[in-house]
Amino acid sequence: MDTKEEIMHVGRLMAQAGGYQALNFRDIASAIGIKSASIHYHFPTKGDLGEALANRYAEDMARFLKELQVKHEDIGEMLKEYAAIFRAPLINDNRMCLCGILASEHDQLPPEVRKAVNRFIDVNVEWLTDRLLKAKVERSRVKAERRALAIFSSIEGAQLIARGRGDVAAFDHALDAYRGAGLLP
Amino acid sequence: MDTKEEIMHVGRLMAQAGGYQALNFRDIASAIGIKSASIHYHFPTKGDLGEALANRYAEDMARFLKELQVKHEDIGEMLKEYAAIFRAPLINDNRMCLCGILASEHDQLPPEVRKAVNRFIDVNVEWLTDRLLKAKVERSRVKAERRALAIFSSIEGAQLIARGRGDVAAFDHALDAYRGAGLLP
DNA sequence: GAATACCTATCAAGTGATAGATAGATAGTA
DNA sequence: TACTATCTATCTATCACTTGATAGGTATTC
Repeated sequence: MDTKEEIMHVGRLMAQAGGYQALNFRDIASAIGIKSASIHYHFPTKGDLGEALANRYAEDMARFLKELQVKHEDIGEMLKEYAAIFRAPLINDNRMCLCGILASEHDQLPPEVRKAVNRFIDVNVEWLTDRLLKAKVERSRVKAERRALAIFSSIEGAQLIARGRGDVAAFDHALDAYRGAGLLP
Repeated sequence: MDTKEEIMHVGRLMAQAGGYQALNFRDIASAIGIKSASIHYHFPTKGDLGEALANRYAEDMARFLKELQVKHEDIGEMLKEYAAIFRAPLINDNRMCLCGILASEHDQLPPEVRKAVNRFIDVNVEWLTDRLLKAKVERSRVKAERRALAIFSSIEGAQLIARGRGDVAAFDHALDAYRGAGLLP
């Protein structure tokens, strides 16, 4: 892995743990054994790094979701694996979805990072919308979009609160309740 | 309003906008026309201030919820007004529920603030649990608790994502979808 | 005269950013 | 082939700014 990739790898983990504010050049540098000034060679400003991280995160998600939709016939199974993506960071040192934690820092983000966060939300909502339509859980596009946004929001919320409690079970119980109520197919 | 109350008032608004990290003595001080050092007289450390804010927030919520449950017969109406509490900060300069935004900063919080955040979550979940049981939406306490946590999480999530988009309508649509699906009675 | 509530002045730590140097690789040219 | 120029990737050193905190002074009030 070259330096730029290492910076992004460590940077993502840091941001998932502490948000944009906790992302700092010195810690990243020391984690990979270079000096903080060297990071500016790869990412001139912190905003550039944040933007790259959020964009990469959205791209990775898009790629993963494409795989997911060919892997499962049943939408219920598909969304179980979808939810598992958001469960993973919690058990990995109580981290969060990068874009969830960045969304909470909305006001402090440089515009380009904010845009990338919205791109991530769009990737998810659009994918969910298409799945709901395809599985005929919803018939109108507008309704499917709103349902998709609700599903995404509820999962992010479950993650946020489970993290606040430091208790993954809270995430699982919330997801069960979403399914039980019929919010999630 | 005395100075201590002013500090807490301004401090809460600041924290709701930018989180614990954005809470800073100098900005609070200049907003109310004193010097930052003077805040230490009322709150020796930043942790003390954060703790006081989160505790006060939980107390206010508890008081409000007590009023809410006597005001409404129908649980559906009651929870509509409940949801409106979380809508309010969004239209007030795209702010968040104090404890939602603090939860996202979990790792950076002093332990006493973290505890206060959990107290707020408990206040909400316990109240929702009792409402669900009383309205016989759920019969077992365990199920009611899980449903309550799910409702709370989903509302916090709707707020987080709506804020990320800077779009209150996203909150409204998510809440409509929660109701439509039957997650919210 | 003690307690209250503020002030001035200052510190130490952390952080993003920049300037300028350097070692090594690469490519163009005589 | 040998020389030279440029590029890449890093370093050292340093700056400017923000921020929480503290020491010690000063009115005002009880």
